Amino acid sequence: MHPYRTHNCAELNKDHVGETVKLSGWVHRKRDHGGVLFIDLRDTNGLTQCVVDEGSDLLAKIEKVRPESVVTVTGVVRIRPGETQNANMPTGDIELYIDAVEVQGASDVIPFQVAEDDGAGEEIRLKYRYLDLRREKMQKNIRLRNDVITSLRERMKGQGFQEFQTPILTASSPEGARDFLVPSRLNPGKFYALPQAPQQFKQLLMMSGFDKYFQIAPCFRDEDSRADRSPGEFYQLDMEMSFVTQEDVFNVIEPVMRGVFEQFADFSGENRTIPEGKFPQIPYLESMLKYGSDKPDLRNPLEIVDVTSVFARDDVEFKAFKGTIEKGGVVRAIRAPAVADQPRSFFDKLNSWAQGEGAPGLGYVKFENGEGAGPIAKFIPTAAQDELKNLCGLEDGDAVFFICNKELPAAKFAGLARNAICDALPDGHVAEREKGEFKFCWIVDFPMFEMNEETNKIDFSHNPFSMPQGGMDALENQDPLDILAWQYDIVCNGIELSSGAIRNHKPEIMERAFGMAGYDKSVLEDKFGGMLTAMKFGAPPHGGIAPGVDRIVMILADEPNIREVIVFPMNGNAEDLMMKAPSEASAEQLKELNIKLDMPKAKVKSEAA
RNA sequence: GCGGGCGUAGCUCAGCUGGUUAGAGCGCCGCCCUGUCACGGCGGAGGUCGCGAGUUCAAAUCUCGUCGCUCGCGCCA
Repeated sequence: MHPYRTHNCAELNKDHVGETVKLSGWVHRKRDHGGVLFIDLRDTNGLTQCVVDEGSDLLAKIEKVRPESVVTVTGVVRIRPGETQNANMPTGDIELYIDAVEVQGASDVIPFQVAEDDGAGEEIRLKYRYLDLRREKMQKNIRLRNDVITSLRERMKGQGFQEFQTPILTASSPEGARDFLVPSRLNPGKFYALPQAPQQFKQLLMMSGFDKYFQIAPCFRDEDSRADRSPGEFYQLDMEMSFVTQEDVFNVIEPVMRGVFEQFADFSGENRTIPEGKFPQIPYLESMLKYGSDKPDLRNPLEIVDVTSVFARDDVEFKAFKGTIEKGGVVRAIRAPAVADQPRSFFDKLNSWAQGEGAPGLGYVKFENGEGAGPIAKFIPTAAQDELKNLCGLEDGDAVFFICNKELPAAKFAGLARNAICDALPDGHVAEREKGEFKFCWIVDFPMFEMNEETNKIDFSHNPFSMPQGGMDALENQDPLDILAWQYDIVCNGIELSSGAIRNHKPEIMERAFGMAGYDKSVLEDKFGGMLTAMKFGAPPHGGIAPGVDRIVMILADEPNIREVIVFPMNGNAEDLMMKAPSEASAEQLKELNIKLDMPKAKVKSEAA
């Protein structure tokens, strides 16, 4: 017989009754009745109840084994007595009567419970991550991650893509984030950068003639964390393809995303769906206007409308808005259907929410019996109210909220208000955020350049390697701020999964674009010389995208925090307290690397923990 | 870097406007229990109330500082 097991903890059933078997696993729960003792033995597959009673001299020994110890038990499978079978357990018809037990790894008293969710906080869960990972929920989440990655790979390979690994020790890439640097021992004073993305490598692969590339690629960015952004490192489904238009990239990625989301749609317990048909494509400017964001949550049915013209009318005397309009500001409106009968507190709460966000308030008009009502209705005469109704599609019983500011802050704040209003609606309301849906969209037509407010100069608004729409002709003949790029984002339920682009594969257009953004040719040569040279030896038109794997898994698992789907995540300060990373380097290591530390005195963290 | 929230037993938390032996549930330890499956019953141990200073006759409670965790802003296209 095998030294550890003949079966796993999920596979024994009535068919095995009478067989002598061996199981290994963790002591999940112990139920000690004095004369009879039950152990639920757990491995990654499931649970099996094991029993010992007074008829055995093992009883005293097993009583002393603490939960989470690893044991090997040998015994005969027997049917559970009639009433005691457990229909909730896959192995609930049978039990193993223990004839022999070996403790493979005893457990100390555990710092938090594994067999149940005792609400233990993140700090302690991460410190003892291996215990946390034994818990059912984490086992499921991490297995989901495996399944999603497998699914993504198969779907990409099914479309003819090949997976290649690109370097981890490399040079700075143009993603715009802070780099992680690694000192080079063989090249004193020089540093590698960890890739923020395999951007240049995948483009070089296209220039190398490999048509369709993908990779589950680790990416490194030294930026602060968020709930949906793990510090330091994350994974992308990085892909690139040659001889393609933007539409071709969409046609590859949409079935991958739809496929993987449909495959795991019921993971969280509710059966979620994706609307039929192609993902909607929303131009960037339209998205900023209608949703106040370039990553709109389309489950929220509320939309934003520009109503500057109403408040600019001579017969409207709302001075607070008029002053802002005269300075070039805009007024944005959000129609909230069927809320006129909401209590005063509904509007007051939204108003104080707005004030909490730093706005003067959230003005509104509600329409009942054909008449406008509310604090600012009196400033808007009937004719102007009619224009407002037309613009916003207002009906009796609706209310409309107003945001007035300069264009960009007005758009962004309207976007926040759009969500705040939706969330404030009572359950079951017609405009409630849809549940059980994955609503995807593409945001397209990003501007190529933007005005840097601080320097008042033109800068790239996104990836400088994107192809401008209209190519060289556009760069030469259009107002730079009007030039659009073949640049796109994919968004699901208000979460940005990825950006992508059709790349600029023509060196002369690249030089021109960088020149317009104020970069001298020498900068381009210096930072991206390798790729620029490669472009001069026959570069195919190409483009790609790189959806975030962690975020996909997070949405599918319905977790609010990305650390719940990462095996060994760092904490918010980019520390791994279990591995004690980062840690100080020894004097020998530093000397070998020709590095001397120059620490700011006040900021040295004390070693006492 | 900035702002909000939190910090009390191994874990999760209660402790109102300051008041004398700081509580609960789970866990842990001991005893009892032959059919449980979140087993049950009885008993027990366990706390410099994050740390430091201040106010006060008196501080878990109020004030200031500091450290840690977390969420958000900046940043990350």
